[in-house]
Amino acid sequence: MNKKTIYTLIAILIVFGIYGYEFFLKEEEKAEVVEAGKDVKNNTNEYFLPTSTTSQITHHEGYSLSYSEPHEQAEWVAYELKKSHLAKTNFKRPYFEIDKAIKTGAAHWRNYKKSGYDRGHLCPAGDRRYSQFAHDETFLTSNISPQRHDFNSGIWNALEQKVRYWAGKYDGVFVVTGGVLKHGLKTIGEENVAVPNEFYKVLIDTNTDKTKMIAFLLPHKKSNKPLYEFVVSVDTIEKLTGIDFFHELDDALENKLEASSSYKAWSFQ
DNA sequence: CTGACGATC
DNA sequence: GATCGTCAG
Repeated sequence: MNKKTIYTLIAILIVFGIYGYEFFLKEEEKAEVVEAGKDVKNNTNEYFLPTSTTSQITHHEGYSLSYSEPHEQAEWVAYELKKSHLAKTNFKRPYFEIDKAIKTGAAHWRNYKKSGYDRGHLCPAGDRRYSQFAHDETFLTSNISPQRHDFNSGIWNALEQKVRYWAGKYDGVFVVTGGVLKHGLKTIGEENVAVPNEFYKVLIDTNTDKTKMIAFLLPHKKSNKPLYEFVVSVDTIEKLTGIDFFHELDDALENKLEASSSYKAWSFQ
């Protein structure tokens, strides 16, 4: 056996060794890694995660969130809605489950029972229909806020459908959404889940030629007004919530885009 | 699409 | 408690 043959054999052993180790990692530790949130970038896009005012960011496969224990709900839920996520599958709605990843304990769905309020999704089930797992994962109590039914099924639903329309038109959007949480809100249930007076949604699109943003601030009530009447600047949402959105962007670009309340770059069809 | 709720085992 | 069917915005 000459030197060349030996080197070749060693190279083959190294390659197979690495592959075998990778394979072992994927099979044995993938679930754990996902659980720890280290794989979140593959599933959402951690580049765009906002800051947390509560220091309790949790990553799921289909979305990330920042949980506010005093309000027993998320202050924001963030996820990427890719064009490829848009699907027409119709999964059966599962039961809501307490999110065990929330260390301080997420609210029980019983708080909403006969409260007069919907369990309103923040990351909509309709945005996660590309797989049964992703769909069912939206039914965690860390992903819901108390919403009036005429709001949830009305203008909020219309906005969620508009987001899906934009995800298709602009090859995906990144979404951050939640209720405006503050002291003194009305609460429901034994755990005192706060009922927000406003809900917001902030979008960024980096998939088309020019990065663009749009933000909505909706009063928590039924409305028949057109959606564009609720457009505000991202700065407005930041001042209201204390959350810093898209802070990883170049400062000049971030400042310019977040100060704008123009919606001319977004098609309202 | 977004949901609640009563009947049933 | 889990499932199924019905109903409503």
